[in-house]
Amino acid sequence: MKNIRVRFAPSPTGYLHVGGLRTALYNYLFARKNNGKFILRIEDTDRSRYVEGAVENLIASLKWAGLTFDEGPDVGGNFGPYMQSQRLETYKNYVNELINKGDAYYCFCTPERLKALREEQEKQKLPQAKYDKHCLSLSKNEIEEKLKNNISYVVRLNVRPNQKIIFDDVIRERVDFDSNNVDDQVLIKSDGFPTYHLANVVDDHLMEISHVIRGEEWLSSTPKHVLLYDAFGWERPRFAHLPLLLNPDKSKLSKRQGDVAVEDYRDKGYLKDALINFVALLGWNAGDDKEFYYLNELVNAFSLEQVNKSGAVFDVVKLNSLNALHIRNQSNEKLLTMLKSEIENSELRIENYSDERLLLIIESMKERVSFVKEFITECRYFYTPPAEYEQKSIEKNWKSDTPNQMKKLAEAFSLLESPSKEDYELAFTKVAEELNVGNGKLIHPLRLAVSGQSTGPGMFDILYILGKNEILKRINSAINKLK
RNA sequence: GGCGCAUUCGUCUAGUGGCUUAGGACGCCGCCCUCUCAAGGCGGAGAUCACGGGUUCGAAUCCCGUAUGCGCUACCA
Repeated sequence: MKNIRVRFAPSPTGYLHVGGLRTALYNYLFARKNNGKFILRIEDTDRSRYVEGAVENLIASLKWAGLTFDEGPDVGGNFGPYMQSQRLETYKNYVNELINKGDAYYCFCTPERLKALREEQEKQKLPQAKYDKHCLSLSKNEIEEKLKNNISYVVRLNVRPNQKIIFDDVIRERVDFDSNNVDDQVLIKSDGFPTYHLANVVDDHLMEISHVIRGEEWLSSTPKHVLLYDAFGWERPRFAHLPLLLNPDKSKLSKRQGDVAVEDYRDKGYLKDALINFVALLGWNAGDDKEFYYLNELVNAFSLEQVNKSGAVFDVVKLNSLNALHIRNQSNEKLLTMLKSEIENSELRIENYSDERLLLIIESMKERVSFVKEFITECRYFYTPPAEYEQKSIEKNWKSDTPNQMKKLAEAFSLLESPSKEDYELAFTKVAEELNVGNGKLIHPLRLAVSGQSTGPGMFDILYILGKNEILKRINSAINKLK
């Protein structure tokens, strides 16, 4: 088998789409699995869609996700340049070859004529709107004349009628088209830039791409690409068209129905491991029940043959659960780093929490959170005293004899000398016995007094983490505030 | 409209002719554990495998048709 070389070829429209991330991931996995090369190529042939900083952003998102490429605009390689806007001469040379062979031709038709043509075809209810090959019949002299007079032109692919265009797709197997349904696609635009169709074929060939792994939206234009490979006499790469990522209403995943940019998910607190894991499973499965993967495990397990054919709804609820799973499997040290940066970005940044303290919070909350920021939002009481108390819990747990009981607890705690978690528990049980009440009777109001909430880690963990002074203060202020 | 692709629980999926009373995960419900909430364990509801025809002793799995959905139909990618 020849060398495996695959590419991710996004156009720089501003950000990395999660669908693009999935495409990039599958390319990456396929390359790594087969000891191949993973190449980034920027398809910036549409000058009207140029966005400042988009390429840098794209690369940053890919790096964040951990998808490193072997060749690309910022890492170089032997097949560059990797920006299509820097390869204009190449495309021009190749298209000239096509013109000489009669597989492409100059077209001087104005946009107005094209528009009129389309409208006319529509009115006649022709099965499909296609260019009418009007300029194909121009004589050599006519063409030279127009060229000399600087008349604006494009170059079109000369599609021969009545041909079967058949190609194999790794995922969809055999696909066939009738050339009568293929339009004489523009190859070079009037601004001298190539269209995607020409540029991707020329580049994939020159960059020795072995497998074209891309979204299903390209399936319909693949016959044009196949025709180009054949016209040049080049070997066709293997094609693999990936199923689309869908909105909940099953339309193609779009901005209108939620976040689509990788950076949005990053900013919302999704772990890269979770996003990668999730997106990998949208359209691929190893054939077993395993659903928890790290990137390196995906490399081993992945195969193009196991990719599904139908689109997959991007379900954030499942992403959330995967994020929680990945947090639970993350080391406390890594979580600490993330929590600290979360604190830096909050109004808590002026406080100074020791790593030991934060580590204890992480340990106690790890199985209760889905996002790193919940190490703060779900347990604010670890950072600041409760500003208010959960009403429902007051009604349920704060009875007329509660203040007295709390006083007793506070007294008992105050006698403890740098207490451990167990010391608190011992002292607590003793008080409960003396008062002749069940543990639960005391624990719930204590929890309320200390945290203001009714949910959270074990009571004695909370006491230990907060420390003696703090809990004594809180018990007292609860007694005052809750009468 | 034309062309193409697809179609298994709400969602992601397993399944490649007999192992399937269609398995798992998320979500939902219940029970256990328990100081609460989670986590964990156990269990439940949830898919006549889009529909209709074939082929076969036997089909979710193969073939044909229909329906539906989606994609493409630009001098955008």
